[in-house]
Amino acid sequence: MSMQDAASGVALWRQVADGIERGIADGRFAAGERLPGETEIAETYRVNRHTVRRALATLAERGLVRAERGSGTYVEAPRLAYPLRSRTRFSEIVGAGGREPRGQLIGASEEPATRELARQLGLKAGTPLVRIEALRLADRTPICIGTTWLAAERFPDAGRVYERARSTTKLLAHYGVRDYRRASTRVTAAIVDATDAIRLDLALGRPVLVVDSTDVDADGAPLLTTRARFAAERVEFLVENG
Amino acid sequence: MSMQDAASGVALWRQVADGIERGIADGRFAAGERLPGETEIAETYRVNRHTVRRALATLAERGLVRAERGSGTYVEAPRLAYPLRSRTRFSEIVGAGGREPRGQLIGASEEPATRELARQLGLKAGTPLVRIEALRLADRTPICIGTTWLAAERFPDAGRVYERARSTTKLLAHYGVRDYRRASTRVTAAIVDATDAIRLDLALGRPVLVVDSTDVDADGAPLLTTRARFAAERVEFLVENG
DNA sequence: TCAAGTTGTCTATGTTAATAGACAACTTGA
DNA sequence: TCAAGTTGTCTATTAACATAGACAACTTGA
Repeated sequence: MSMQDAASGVALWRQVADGIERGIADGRFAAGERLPGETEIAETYRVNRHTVRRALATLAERGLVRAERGSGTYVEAPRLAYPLRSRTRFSEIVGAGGREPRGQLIGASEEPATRELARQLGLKAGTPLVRIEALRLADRTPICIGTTWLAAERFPDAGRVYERARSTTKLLAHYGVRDYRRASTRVTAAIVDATDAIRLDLALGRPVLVVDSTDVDADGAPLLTTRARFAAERVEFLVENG
Repeated sequence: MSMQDAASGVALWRQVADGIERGIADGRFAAGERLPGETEIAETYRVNRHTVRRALATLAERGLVRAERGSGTYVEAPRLAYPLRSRTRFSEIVGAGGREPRGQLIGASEEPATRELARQLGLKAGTPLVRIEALRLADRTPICIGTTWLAAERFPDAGRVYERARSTTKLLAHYGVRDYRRASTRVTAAIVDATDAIRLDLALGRPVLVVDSTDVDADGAPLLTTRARFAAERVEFLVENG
């Protein structure tokens, strides 16, 4: 780093890469379009051309752009529209975008409910819960990692069931839950942590949307609560206003 | 950087600082509590004590923690609950949290509507718009920066009006709009850009929640559209599910 | 009072980030 | 065909990051 870097702890090449990525995300650089030349980018960011090259190299590695020698660097990507409503189903949302939804079990375990989890599920603290960690993809692109907690008594062996079903909707159906809906949703953002970064195929330091939600059955009784981390650069939440 | 840094473009001290901040944000370190010692933190992050010291120094500078020589380092902070519903008023939300809402005009200008803005406001592309850039605070803490567009014909001089009113609700009231509601809300996250970072008093590389919203009057006619950037570490959105 | 544990400060050294300049290899349009 | 503009690769130098070790200054509880 140097000069104009106000000791941010973020390398210049990374700032440039983020800037270009933002440009792609918000449409200033459309898919298929040619980016400005390396020299021009270097000028706009007031940075050395080598620094720009490093930024572009990381974007190319992540498949966001593609460099063509002698010609220029071209854009590759879009973003998944993800409505947050009462009826929220990952598979339906992804399917609606013409993409293939997939779920992949990372791990399942049993653990007692903390005070917070118990409150959300309407149980007593210490009640045994099943904790399921799952990765969700659209085609082959990782979208989010969700940690889900369910009461172990009502949903015994939920981990193994999810492994086969690969879908929350199907998991619940297996236990006779025909319908369910979103009771509460909290959204904030954070920086991806190291393990999530690997599974989401996300560079360290990228933002994630953190969604805490609780689903209830038709009678309003809590079924499960989830903390999901979405790769911010791949989704856009749509909030429905009633 | 070195060793365990997988060329992330984010300095180790910054990663440690983010980790601790996350710990504070999600309650692992409660306000007033003492953090683990510098040596212990260094061990958990597998990093030199000097690197931890740098991380703590930046957190201290931002007022998140306070170091006491010979004793330890202590936590200072909380987070604003921000409901996203049909009736969304910054002033009411902040006031409900027992804090003083403030608005501060950054700048106002006129510009023609892009296709996208025109669509959201139900106007023709090229229609003159007033663009207002404003910073919103709770007590003295910057919460978000919002860029708002309104039709120049219906809201002439809106910039100057906002400057005096310091509130969107009051601005609309000035033009005879008694009631309005949120018609659409889209949420995603990004990394703060350099200019926003300064105004939000946010370190470079921190995440922001980006909210695109459109407000309509009682008859459903679009009044204004806004793109707001919230300091993610200072707010938590609550999504109401109807 | 004192020992153990804490933050604060100093020196030293190797690694990575960023700049600078030059030129090769290639594409495109005049 | 050729000139202008592009990406790719090399060498060299300076600033920032990170590690290592030692010790001072201070707080706390036994």
